[in-house]
Amino acid sequence: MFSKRCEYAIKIMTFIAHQQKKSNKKVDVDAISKAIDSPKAFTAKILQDLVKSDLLVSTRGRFGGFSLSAQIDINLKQIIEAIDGHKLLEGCLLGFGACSEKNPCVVHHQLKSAREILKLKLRDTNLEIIAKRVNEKNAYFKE
Amino acid sequence: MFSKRCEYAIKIMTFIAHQQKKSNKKVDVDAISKAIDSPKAFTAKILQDLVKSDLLVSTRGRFGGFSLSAQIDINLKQIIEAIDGHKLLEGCLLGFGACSEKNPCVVHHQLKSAREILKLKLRDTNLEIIAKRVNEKNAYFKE
DNA sequence: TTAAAATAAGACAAAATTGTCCTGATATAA
DNA sequence: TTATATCAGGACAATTTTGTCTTATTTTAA
Ligand code: FES
Ligand code: FES
Repeated sequence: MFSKRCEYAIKIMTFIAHQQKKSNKKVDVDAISKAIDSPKAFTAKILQDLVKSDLLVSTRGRFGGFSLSAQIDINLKQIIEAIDGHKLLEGCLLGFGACSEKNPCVVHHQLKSAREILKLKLRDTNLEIIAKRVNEKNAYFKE
Repeated sequence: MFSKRCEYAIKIMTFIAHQQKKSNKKVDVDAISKAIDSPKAFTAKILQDLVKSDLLVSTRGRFGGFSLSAQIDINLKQIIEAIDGHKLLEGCLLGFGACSEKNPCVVHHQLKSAREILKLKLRDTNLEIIAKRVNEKNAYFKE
């Protein structure tokens, strides 16, 4: 469903949200990649993308790190689109140039509503909700 | 969402269903790859997988080709699982070894219902439904 | 001022996915 | 029997995605 980069991005964002709720300190790459069990250098690349998309703010130098740009009020849809673009949620599921009512692919009408619901769920899930689940030990960053 | 192979597989199956509804003749790779606009040799590979999964029956030699194994009563979920396996519909969305209630990833509870609905839609959509749409010029194999 | 701790960025490498080509096997019609 | 049209399958190639390494830059504390 999601690319590996997108999977990591979601974990990154939720982990930072969770950390900031506890201490409000910046979080560095090393702590992130350990917490979510991801390759460090690759994680750093994804962090750069999240900064470019304005979902994160980075601070260089000693005691630097990453923090949320809009404290907690960022949803999963924003994260997914920042990393994987609009293909998953707006593009044609069978690879047509564009998803359209005028030239629908063979699954268009059948899967339209399911994708709408997925989109709604993604939009309705912000970092606050997930950070809460993590605090309640009802969701985890790694196995 | 789906792999390229899976995208082609869906088009392949729906095209064969559509052709058989019209003429009940076997369909060959060349006709398929032209109709769905896919690379011929790659399409042949996917056809072999669909035969191995018992969704299609192949006939070698002159006037050979492919036909549905269970006339029309094959659904999208079967096709997707034949090609992409159980990862998309049953695996963890964030790459954990398994999707589980006991060790849920950070999106597990949030996206569970959306995925259930997707699964239902896929199971409820069989080739008959799509072939009908195609006949009514309400769905297409290529742009 | 210097050392240390952090991000930024580009080049490179490995792995997975997608796609091609060639040869062999099989069935049918003439 | 032979030519032809078809699927089967393996080796290979190209592309994309994932992941690594190295060096530069920035910031702060001592
Ligand atoms: S999903 Fe294919 S055209 Fe809309
Ligand atoms: S989707 Fe990740 S554990 Fe269920």
